[in-house]
Amino acid sequence: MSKEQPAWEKAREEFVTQWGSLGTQWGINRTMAQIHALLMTAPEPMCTDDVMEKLQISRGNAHTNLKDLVGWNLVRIITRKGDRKEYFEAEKDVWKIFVTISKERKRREIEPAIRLLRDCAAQTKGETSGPGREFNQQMKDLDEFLSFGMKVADTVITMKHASALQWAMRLLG
Amino acid sequence: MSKEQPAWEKAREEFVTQWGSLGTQWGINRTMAQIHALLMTAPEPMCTDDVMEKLQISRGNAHTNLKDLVGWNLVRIITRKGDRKEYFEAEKDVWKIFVTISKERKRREIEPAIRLLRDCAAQTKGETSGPGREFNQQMKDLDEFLSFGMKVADTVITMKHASALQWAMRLLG
DNA sequence: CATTTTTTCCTGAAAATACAGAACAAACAA
DNA sequence: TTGTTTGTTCTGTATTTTCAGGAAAAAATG
Repeated sequence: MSKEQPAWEKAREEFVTQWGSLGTQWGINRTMAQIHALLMTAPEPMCTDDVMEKLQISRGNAHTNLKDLVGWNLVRIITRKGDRKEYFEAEKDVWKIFVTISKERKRREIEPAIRLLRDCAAQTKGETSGPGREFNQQMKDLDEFLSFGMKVADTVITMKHASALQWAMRLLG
Repeated sequence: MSKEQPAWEKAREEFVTQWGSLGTQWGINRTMAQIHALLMTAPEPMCTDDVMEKLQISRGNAHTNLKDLVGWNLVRIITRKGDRKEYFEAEKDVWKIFVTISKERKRREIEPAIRLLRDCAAQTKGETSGPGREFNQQMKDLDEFLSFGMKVADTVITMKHASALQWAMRLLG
């Protein structure tokens, strides 16, 4: 492939490919995870062609996943004066990455679950005994737990990194 | 299909199918999520044939996913005297479910990521300036964040539910 | 306007995953 | 032993997801 690579690029390539594999294990598409890893470790914003070349993927694939990452707020678009291309830059601050991912997962994964639980609880509000009552209680328990957890999460992710750190230290100490 | 259904079974069926769909969104196989939902709302432990019939799935599929759930420690096997069948019962306590899932995800998803980050950091330990240095720092930042987060998580998941609740209330209040 | 560059969408192929159904194995009964 | 019940694994098929490559659209330039 490419000759004359700086030493750190070797490690970077391992990071990118391996992060991609890990991604698939947590339900994220491999290419998206790889692009994210690539951008997180990019000294400069990269354009679509850069990404295509580095990962050896098609334009369509690169484009879709870049835009998906933008949709996740993990990547932003940079435009340069006198250059019509779009460049992409990933958030590198770990705390901000954490907050962004938490918010998105809450919105996409937890809130629909809570809606379902509430719906099922409402449908069985009348049950006063037996299995129906237990079902209703189980729905309410799950709802309460998730809702409370979300409140806690909201509190944490609206904190500044330093405050969160301080708070966590107190828990550990 | 089945005639004469208790009212709550209607809600239960919605819960099971919808929980299955949600499952696929967070990277869990639909059948596994459905079986989990079914068992979480089962008044009695169920055997493989019960699950097959309720979900209209094959024996192989039911069996594999039941055993996977057992592997996740979310479901346990019950045997009854004078009955060779295995029955399956899901943990219903939300706090215990949370603790179990957290432990497994930590082991399967976070720890491999930390190993990768440390490896990549070690490979670039020598970099003292420029992009190499930044890459090394990024790996260390991510490692530090995840490792610290895991410590916090460990502390929380080894707490009793009541203690965790009290602690969370203090954060919110 | 036409031309070029860049972005977006679409189609079909390939790969990965999930699944049914059957084959197989083990445990027990008669 | 043989048959029966339950549990496990395997094989092929169907579904879903991912992706390349090209067409189409949009935007910028002259």
